[in-house]
Amino acid sequence: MSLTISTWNINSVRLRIETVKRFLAETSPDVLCLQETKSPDEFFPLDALAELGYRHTMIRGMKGYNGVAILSRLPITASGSEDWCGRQDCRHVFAEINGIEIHNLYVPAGGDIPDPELNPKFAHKLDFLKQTEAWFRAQRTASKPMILVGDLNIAPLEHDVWSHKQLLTVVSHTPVEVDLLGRVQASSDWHDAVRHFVPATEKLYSWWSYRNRDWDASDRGRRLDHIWITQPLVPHLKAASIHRPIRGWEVASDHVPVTVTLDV
DNA sequence: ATGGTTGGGGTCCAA
Repeated sequence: MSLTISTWNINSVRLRIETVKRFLAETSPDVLCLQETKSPDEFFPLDALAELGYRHTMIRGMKGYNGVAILSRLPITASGSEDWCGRQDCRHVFAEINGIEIHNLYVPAGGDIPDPELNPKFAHKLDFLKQTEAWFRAQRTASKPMILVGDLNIAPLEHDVWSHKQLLTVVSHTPVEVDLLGRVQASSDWHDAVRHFVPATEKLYSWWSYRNRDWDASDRGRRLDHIWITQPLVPHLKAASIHRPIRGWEVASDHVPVTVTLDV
């Protein structure tokens, strides 16, 4: 049997619930992880998802900003969340499904100025990454079957951005962030499940700004959304994909879903 | 160097 998991920064789940339903109908992953749901839990459209078979949920939202959710067709046997940086800003949940612990993260975007002295949002982003790294080092072992997904708001590789040279000083691709993301990746010996199938020399994006006249033609994308797995799951990797055409759907998010399939 | 667009909540902030 196989396990398919998708991650998607939906940029308001209430505004885009029809888009979510279309994606689930077409792709039918076993688990969908969302970020930037922008919905308090009491207003989350759970009924529409239950109708499609996603009856097991772990959601954590707030008014207006952030918010993460795990929606599953398979039972959730354990769940929880962490508050890195102590802000209660709804950037992490986890759920155990089929004996695999799935972590869903929304890393702070970090503002515009890549200097923690001048920009508190960038300082928050760096602190969040440091605390995430420390948490996995202290609380989990790399031998545990785990999946980490989410909008990590960092494009680590040269070909995860449209122009490595031009983006070296742009928040999401600066060396200090990429270095810290590498430390998070080392914390549980995480393996990039998407680059597993796509050579590092090939351009690969999951996000295109709203601020381009024609996102498809200019193609100035970045790979901000990721799926990582721990080593015990690596031999079980079957496929990975980034759903680029969804960026062109009506009322599109600026991010598209990323999907990985494992045999379990 | 600048500005471009979108969402949410409310006449501006975050991305």
